[in-house]
Parts: sequence; C-alpha cells; structure tokens
Amino acid sequence: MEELLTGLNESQQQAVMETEGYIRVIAGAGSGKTKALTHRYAFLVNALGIEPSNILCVTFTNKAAHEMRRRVKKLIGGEQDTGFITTYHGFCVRVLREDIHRFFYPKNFVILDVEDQKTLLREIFEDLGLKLNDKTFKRILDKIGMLKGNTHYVNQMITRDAMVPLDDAGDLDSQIIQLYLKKQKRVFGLDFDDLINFTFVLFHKYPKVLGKWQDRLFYIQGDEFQDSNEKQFELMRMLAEKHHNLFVVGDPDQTIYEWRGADPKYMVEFQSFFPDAQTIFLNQNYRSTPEILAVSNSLIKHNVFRVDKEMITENQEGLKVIHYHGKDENEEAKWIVDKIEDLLKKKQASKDEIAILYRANYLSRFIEQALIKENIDYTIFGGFKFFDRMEIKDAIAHLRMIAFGDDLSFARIVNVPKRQIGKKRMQFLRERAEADGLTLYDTLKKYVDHPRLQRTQAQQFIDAIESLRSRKKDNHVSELLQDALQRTGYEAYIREDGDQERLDNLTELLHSIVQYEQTMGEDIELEEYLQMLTLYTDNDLEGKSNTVKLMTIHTAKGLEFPYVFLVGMTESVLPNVRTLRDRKERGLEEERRLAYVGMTRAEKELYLTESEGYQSGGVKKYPSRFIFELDEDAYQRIGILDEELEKEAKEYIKAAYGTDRVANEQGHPKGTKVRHPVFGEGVIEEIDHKKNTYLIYFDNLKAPRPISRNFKRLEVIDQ
DNA sequence: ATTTTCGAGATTTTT
DNA sequence: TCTCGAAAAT
Repeated sequence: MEELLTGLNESQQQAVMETEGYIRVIAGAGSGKTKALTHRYAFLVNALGIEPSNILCVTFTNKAAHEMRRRVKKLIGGEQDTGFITTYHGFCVRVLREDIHRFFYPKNFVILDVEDQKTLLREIFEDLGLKLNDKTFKRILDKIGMLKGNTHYVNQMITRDAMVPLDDAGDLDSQIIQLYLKKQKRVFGLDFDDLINFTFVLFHKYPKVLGKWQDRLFYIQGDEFQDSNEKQFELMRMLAEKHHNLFVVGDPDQTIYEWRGADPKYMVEFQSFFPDAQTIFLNQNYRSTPEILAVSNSLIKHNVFRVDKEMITENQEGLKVIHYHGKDENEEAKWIVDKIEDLLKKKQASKDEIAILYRANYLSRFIEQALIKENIDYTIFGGFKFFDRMEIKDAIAHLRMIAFGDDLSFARIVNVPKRQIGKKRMQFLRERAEADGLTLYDTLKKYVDHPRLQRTQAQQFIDAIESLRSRKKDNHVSELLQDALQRTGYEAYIREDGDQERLDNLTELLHSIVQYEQTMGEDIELEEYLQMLTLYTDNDLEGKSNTVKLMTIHTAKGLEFPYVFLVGMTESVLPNVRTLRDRKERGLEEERRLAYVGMTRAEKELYLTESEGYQSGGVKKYPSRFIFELDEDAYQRIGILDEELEKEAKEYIKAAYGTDRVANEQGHPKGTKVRHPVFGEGVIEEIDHKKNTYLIYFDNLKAPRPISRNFKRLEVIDQ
C-alpha cells in the first residue's frame, strides 16, 4: 500500500484512492496518466482485494495494453491474470467468444482484416467481369462501414435466413455490397466494426448476457478517453451501469483522432453523462523542462474550444526551444543532422534518445537522405508491418485452414506452392461451392476425383490438412505451424525461392508464437490465438536498438524522448491544408493539438524546424502559423527569416482559411452596417474566409462587392 | 494495343 | 517512398 503511493503527488494519490463512482481524470501531457491508471489498478488489487478478473481496463492499442499489463504486473506480482487489460476490440472478442453462439455464428468466427475484405470484393468484381481499383475499394468499404451501424444489417447477419436487400435502388454499388455481405456471412466473417456492433446487438438482444458481463466487471478503467468514439463510450457506459465504477483518464488537448470518429465530448462533458461524476486534474508535468512547457502552453492557448488548464512543472531549467528556419529542405535536413551529431558528441546523447517527428510520412524522405549521408542509424516507424508480409500471411493462412477451413485462407494457400489449381479450377470450385452450400475446402474434398480436377495435387493438399487437423488437439500452436509448413511443402517452396529474409521471417514467427504460448499458458486454443493475432499489429519500438527514431506525430502519441525535432513546420503541411479545407475551425484546432502533442513529447530539448522553397503545385512555403503563435521570448530563432518574408507569410496565413482568432476579433460579423470611403454605406452579407473578403451590399450599388477584410478604412456605423 | 517508364504529388492510422 | 496518370516505347 505504502509502496503503491510512493512517488505520487497529492492529486495522483487522490486519483488512485478515489475508487468508487464515476471519475474522470483530466491529465495534461507528461503528468503521469498511465501511472495513475496502473497504480489505481494495483491499489484495487493489493489494497482492496479485488480480483483482476473483475477489473476491465481498456486502451486503444495493443502496445498500450501490453505496456499497462507489464507495469501492473510489476506492482501486483506476475502470477495474476491480467487478461482484462485489453483493447476495445480485444474485449469484444472475449465477449463474442463466449456468447456469439446465440446468433447463427459459430464460436470460431473468422476476423476479417482489410486484406481479407479486399479479397472478397475482388472475387465479386472478377465474377462481374470488373476490375477493382483502390479508389473503388475504398468507396465500397466506406459504404459498407456506414451500414454497420444499421441494426437491420446486423439483424440480417445474425440469422440463418438469406439476406434481404437493404434497398432496392439496385445501383451497381448496392448490388456489390449485397453480394459482399452474403459472402461475408458465408465465411462467418466479422470485420473490425462488426466486433463492436455485434457486441452491442448481443447486449441489447440478451439482457442476461449484458448482466453477466456487468456483474463480472466491478471496476472499469479507460485510457486516452478523449479519443473514444460514440460506440466505445456507449460500451463503457453500458458495462458500468450496474456497479457505477467508471474511471477514465484523458487529455482533451491531445485529441488528434477526430477525423476517424473520436469525440472529446465524452471526456469534456463527462459530468453531463454522469451527473454525480467527480473530476480530478493532474496538471503537473514531470516530463519536460519549463522552457518546453512554456512554448507548448503558449501554442495550445490559441485553441478556443478548450477546457482551460495550464500545465506547470518543477523540473530543472534547460535549453531554450529553438526554431530553425532554413532556405530549403536540404538545408533543413542538414542542420538537423548536424545538430544530431552535436548531441551525440558533445552531450553524449545516445541515438535512442533522439526522435524526429513530422506531420506526414513523405516528409521523412529528406531527413533520411541526410542521415544516410552522415551514417547515422535510424528506424522509421509506421511502415510495413511484420504481420503484413506475404510469407507471414501465408503461414497464418495455413493455421487458419487447420482451425477454420475458411474460404479466404483456402484461396490464399491452395495453390501456393503450385498445385495446378489456377483461375479456371478455382472458378469451378466456387461454382460448385455456391451450388452445394459448402466451403471451398469441403467442395474440393467432395470433387477431388472430378475430371476437372485431374492432374492436380489437390489430394496431397487435403491429406496434409486432414492429418494436421487430427493432431490439432494434442499439439501446441507452434508445433502445428512447423508441421503445416513442412507437410504442405510451403517451407520448401520458400527455400527454393532462395530468399533468406523470408525464411528468417518464418522462423521469427515461430519464435513469437512460442513466446506467446509461454506468456499466455501453453494450452492456448488455436482458434483463440488466431483471433487475437488478427487484432494484433506489432509496432514494437524496441525493434532496433540505438537508432534515431523517425515517426509521424500520431505515432509518437504517448511516447517521450529526451531530444525531439519537430520538422517540416510549414504552413499547409502543419496545419495541413486539406484539414483546413475539409474541417474548418475544428480542423485547425486539431492540427494545433497535433503540434502540441509533438512538442510535449520532448523531455530535455525541442527543435522546431522548417524551410523555404516551393512545394507541390509551385506554392511558396512559409513558416507555420503555429510558429508565429508561440510566445516570442519563449524560443530562440536560428537562421535568417527576413522581415519581408515574415510579413508575406503572415499575409498568406491571414488569407488562407482559418484566420487566427486575433483576426477574427478584429473583423466584423455578418450583418454589420459599415461605411466605405468610396462606396458609402452598406451591410456585410457574407464573409468569405478563403478569399479573406466581405461581400457587402452597398446602398448605392446594385450588385454586392467583395471588400478585403484587411481594408482598414471600413468604419462600423453605430445604431 | 499493351506495357513500361517517368515525373509529379502526397494526410494522419488502429483494430 | 509509394501511387497514379500520362506519355513513350514495344
């Protein structure tokens, strides 16, 4: 108990021991959010004697869940099962594994990832004689996504009955969607949205099931709550309805996922959802120097839609934040790399301590080139992932074939290595499967002696799968995989290909499964393992050690680094021009929060860099408005930003959509009566933010005139 | 007619 | 770096 509270300040202690009821902790960057959460969990277990299986703790990423489990285990002892420290989706899978059988789905439903969805759609397109391009794919997927919230859709998916068209508009898209849903139902597939939607329907349709889970979960905790969307919030609210213990942690200033449905209102207006809720503020920053904090604070203050909170710190003073202005990208990159070498040599910093953050992935390019030139090791995060690799997907498909025998896995591996089952024979199988209502694999078994399947190695494939299936129960997942790759000839196939890297990857996969078995208990069911695996994306930061880390600001969320370079701080990149166009003020504020998140990752030193030149479309580059919004005495500028350019930049920013608050305050609202030195009196009809003009109807003119908002000699007429 | 090449342009990402 | 479309080459 003592131990649980050491190293915590008063408000953190309060947050830990405040155990009953609805509690929100509004905690700024670097204030120990995760610490409060882990310590509270440990407090519940150690001091109050609550079983971990009665505590649900949800996070957004597996990585966060993993980190949380690690830290909790340190405090409560490693023996205990912390399985309910998980992601929203992970939790839904657990619920569905227990209760989805109430629907027509089997316990071993298949979780579809994006690639699976693409495969299904591609098949449909091929059948229709069409080609599926990325744009169409996205559009259809979008439309399907919209349907997922529709109860009618879910109700159809959970019954044995055939699908009824959702609308009879009959345009090509809806036909395709109809076919898609039919296919999805046939493979017992659930996509990521379905996991949450089905859980909802399950809870609504079967109050007993909901009751069971409510009973079980005495305490519920939510991390990064400002990023939860309606469904996630609703799920938490439902589960907490019985015991009324919901404890959420978040920072509204770090909401950076509104564009994918997150709504900070669940955090900000927590009190209105739960009137008896309590609020605890954690506003001491333990991460950054006062200088870094001052700069970040001065930026975020410009947001209007905001719960006001100023972060403070008692940390030692450090270096002033630096803004570097370069003449072009190469100069910017060069300066950054020089600075890094400086840090490495003069300050004995290690490469691990340095991070380079940017708005969009393509911005890493120039930095990369410069780093290569100077021979500095680096790692880029957020590129391709281990589990996205072809050979890994194939290997997993073998396992899925043993466990589920689903059409998707079948199509993936039946002809790898070549078994003479190409397009034509696949087509035959698909037709037969459709007619007989069987899976592709069962169809293959049934028709293996059919003339159309002669001179194929179908029988060997069937033998391999059957023999593996018979041993499923008595073997560990890792052993099964090893055997599968041997027996089907897949390993030999990769070996012959001569690609050592692929072989190594397969070995690594085996290794990771063994590790998984060791942590989760060796008798883990194959089916469950596969479902968890689909939800798992590795974005393990410890990948390569002692390298400079490059990543987007989004990826850096929740992380901290002693030295941070926030690069490419160019107007229209950060803030991004498309965000400004699409989402107006809300967009601008989210971009500002993004910059804030980037800055507050830094512990010791923060560098903001940007450069002149031209970007796509020949648009001249100017420093980001966020640079100009910072307190001038809070940072130091390096590089010459001449007055002319600065003036030009500020004009440009004013003219671009989303003029800053100062300009708004200076401007006049719609309907204001004004006097113009030439045109005389008139009324402001419209305000065009893009062109930075008013549209004014003058009493003496027939048509309205656009007048610049910067025009100083426009007087307001008092009434 | 079909493939290849070359240059320009680029949100952000998890489950 | 990756993707997409137009122009060039087969």
